[in-house]
Order: sequence, then structure tokens, then C-alpha cells
Amino acid sequence: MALDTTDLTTETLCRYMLERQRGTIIVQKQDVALRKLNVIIAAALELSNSKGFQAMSLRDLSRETGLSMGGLYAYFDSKTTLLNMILMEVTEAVKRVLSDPPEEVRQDPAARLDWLIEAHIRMTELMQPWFTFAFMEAKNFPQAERRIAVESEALTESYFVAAIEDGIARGVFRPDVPALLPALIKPLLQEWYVKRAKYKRRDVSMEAYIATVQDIVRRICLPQADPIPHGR
Amino acid sequence: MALDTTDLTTETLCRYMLERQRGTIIVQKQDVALRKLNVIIAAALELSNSKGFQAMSLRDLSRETGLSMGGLYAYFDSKTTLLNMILMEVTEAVKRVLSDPPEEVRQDPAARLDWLIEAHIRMTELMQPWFTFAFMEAKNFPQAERRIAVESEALTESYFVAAIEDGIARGVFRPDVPALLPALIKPLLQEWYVKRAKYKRRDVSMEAYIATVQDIVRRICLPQADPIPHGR
DNA sequence: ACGTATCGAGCGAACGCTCGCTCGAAAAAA
DNA sequence: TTTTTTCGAGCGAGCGTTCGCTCGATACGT
Repeated sequence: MALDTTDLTTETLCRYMLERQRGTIIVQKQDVALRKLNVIIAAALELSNSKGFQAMSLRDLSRETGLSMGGLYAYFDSKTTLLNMILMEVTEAVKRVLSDPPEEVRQDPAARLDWLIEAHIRMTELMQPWFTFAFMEAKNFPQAERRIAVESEALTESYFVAAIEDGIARGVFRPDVPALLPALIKPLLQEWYVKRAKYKRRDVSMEAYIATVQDIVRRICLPQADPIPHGR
Repeated sequence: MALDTTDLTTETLCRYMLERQRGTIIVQKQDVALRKLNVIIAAALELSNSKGFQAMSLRDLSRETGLSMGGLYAYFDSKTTLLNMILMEVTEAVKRVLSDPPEEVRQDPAARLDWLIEAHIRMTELMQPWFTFAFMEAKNFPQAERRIAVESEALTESYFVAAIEDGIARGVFRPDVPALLPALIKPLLQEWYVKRAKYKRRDVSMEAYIATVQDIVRRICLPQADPIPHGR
């Protein structure tokens, strides 16, 4: 599981963001800008995820970051821009991570599926506030932003489509794998970060969750190995 | 599939609501109250689901219903109460529908699971705006209301837990059915009404969706029958 | 049948407040 | 001094909520 965890910290993501948003971020000094951007984004994610983006006022954000109202506007030119900045980093991160599976996994469809599932869940765990934000807020986005979210989701699904089709073509997977399966894996992956509190309460570890989803998908795709003998 | 569809129309749900909220609804005349409540709830669901409950102002609602600001307050005493009224009808409807499976299904665990899946999806289809509201808005509810939503979800899950445990106890299901499976069925059911637009676009009928979820769950629970022989 | 009293659904201006956002000035850095 | 960064009072719009009021329908006394 070679997932570059340092690449998904809020700090690193803010570095990407700063670079990408040179146009809108007024502050010139790199180190100052990066430090404050970090504080702003972290606070924005926390406030947003606890009360909703739209219910988070910029005064809340000002209080939480220690920056003044005007100070905040050196980092974005509108509240919607702030939303876009966060969204963009999430979708870019998904592309970065899921688009290149490790070499050893490409020849084995089952392993490739396992890897996709594990990588996706581990990524959402590392970037949990980001994904919660992107997922929870997506419904109320302006149309343009919602299309981005939909397309990003379609991209994720396409990775699963490819892996499953490959498995069937190689004769490793059952030929009657449901056509809807790739679409249905997505909500299983989202469940982990959306209902995180619930699984924490039940002492379900991320590893156990990953293993279960992998197990379920394997049971659906593979001709049954029936690993544990059972009576009757 | 004996699902009483007339019981789940907005009109009928408003009748229940009117009865339950006698305390808060000021309007005395039954028929007037019922007619207007219908208009108010329908508009509230539509506005809420397109821009979010928070973002729906009572002025929006006033414009959409043709009632004045003051007029609206004859039907609820605060915006939060309006939210609660809708939430409550959803959770009560779930109880009504899922708590009594038809007799012929109780002795057959696989059929019982199939029934639960079909009943739940058909119900969410009939009450789509209600479920979208309850699910999408739940994240940003005040704490008390969020607890109701969480408990309602736990209740739904418990129906699946019971059915699966019964199947294992009877030796019909594999003993190694993942413990998390009941929790993971829920997001598969939600997927249908949350991403409704996506499946419409892809020409996936509700029947096909139901059949797929049933198929998937069966593959996970049953010792593999391997109905279609497949090559290698 | 007719006039009068009563009812109550509905109205909408107004209140206190918070919102996203601006901008001139102070502070800090260079 | 000049440039860059930060500040925070203030703007107009819009929020949820209230309340004195209207006015057609109904009930009742004669």
C-alpha cells in the first residue's frame, strides 16, 4: 500500500492551493501566506463540517482564525471562491492518487480492485474534513460547481469500471457481475467518511472496514471460493 | 409486494401531520388547514431540496405558497418546527412500512431480505422529496434533530440485522456474513434516491436497481449457487 | 328574512439582528 | 519613505419572527 501520506496533509494541500490561486490571493510573502492559508482552510473545514458551509459566517471564520474580516479577503475574493478553492484540491487529489495503481497490481484484477478500495478509503481518511466538505456541500452548490463534483465522481467510478471489465475479460471474474456494481461501490466508500462517528462509536477500525468492503466486492465478482466450510 | 402506496402520498402524510401537530397548527378548520398544509409542505420540500433548508428563506416559502409571512406562522411556530414536522413523518412512515413484513416472507430469510430491500426502495421512491430532505439536511440539523435522524437510521439497520441473523441461525446464510453488512446495505438503498438523476440519465429503472441490490446481497449471504455456469 | 355580533384565517410592515463585503487608515516590513 | 499587510467600523440587504389589523363567512336574535 504505497500511498504517499505526506502528499495529503492539509499543509501540503494548502501549498498546492496557494500555487494554484496566485491570482486571487493578495498576500505576497510565500511563508506568511502559506501559514495563514493553512489556518483559514483548517478552520473553514471544521466550521463548515459542523454547521454547514452556508451557515458558517465569515465572522465565525474571522473569530476562529484570529484574522479580521478584511484580512480574510486577502485570501479569497468571495465566500464562493473559498468553496471552489477547497473543492478543486479535493478533485485534484483524487486524480493524483487513483490514476496510478502500483505496477504489481495491474495484472491481477482482484488485487487491483482491492487496491482501489484501500487507496480510496485511506485517502478519504487522511483527507476526511476535505471529503466531508466536498460531499456534504455538493448538493447546494451553484450549477457549475455541482457539475465538477458530478464529473469527479464519474471519474472515480470509471476506475472501478475499468478494473471490473478487465477482470471479466481475463476470465477471473464472473461474467454476470452486475453492471451497476461500480456505481454501487462508491456509496460504500463514502459511507466510511460520512458516517465516521458511527463506526468510531462501534469500534470499527479503518482496516476492518476496508477488509469488509474488499470481501463483499470479491464475493460479488469472484466465482465463490467458499473459504470457510460451513454446515448444513 | 403489498406496499400501500396511497399511504405514502404527500397528501396522506400531511393528514397525519395535521393530526399530530394540532398543538402548533393554529388554523381550526380541518379542510382549509389540510389544503394549505399540503401546499406549504410541498413547497418547503421543493425549495429545501434545491437550495438547502437553511438557504430557503420563509420569504421564498411565502412567495411559493401564496401565503403571507404571518399566514405561514399559523402552521408552525418556528422554522425549526417546520423541519421537525417533516422529519417526524418520515421516521413514522419508515416504522409503519418496514415493521410488518407480509406473512409469506417471514419463514424465508432470503425472501425477507429481498422484501426489505424492495419495500425500502419503493418507499423512498414514493416519498423521494421527503427522504432527500431528511437525509440531505440531517448533517446541519440542530443536535436534537440530528439525534432523531441517527436513531431512525439505526432502526432501519436493525431490520436488516434481524433478517440476516435469522438467516444465519436457520443455516440458510453463510455463517461468515460480514458483521458490517447491515450497515453497508443502508448506503446502497440511499444511493437510489440521492443519485436519482444519475440513474435516470443512465436509463436504470427502479426495478433493475432493486434487482441488483437484491442480487448483490444474496451473493454475499448465500453459499454460492453459481446459477450461470461460466468459462475460464 | 334580515340585521348584527362574532369569529378566525390571513395579511404585511416593522423589529432587531446577522449576513457578505468594502475601504480608508493604522501598523509593520523593507 | 515606500510598500505590504492587517485592521475593523460600517454598508445595504435580507433574515426569522411578531403583532395590530382586515374582512368575508358564519351564527344568532328578532
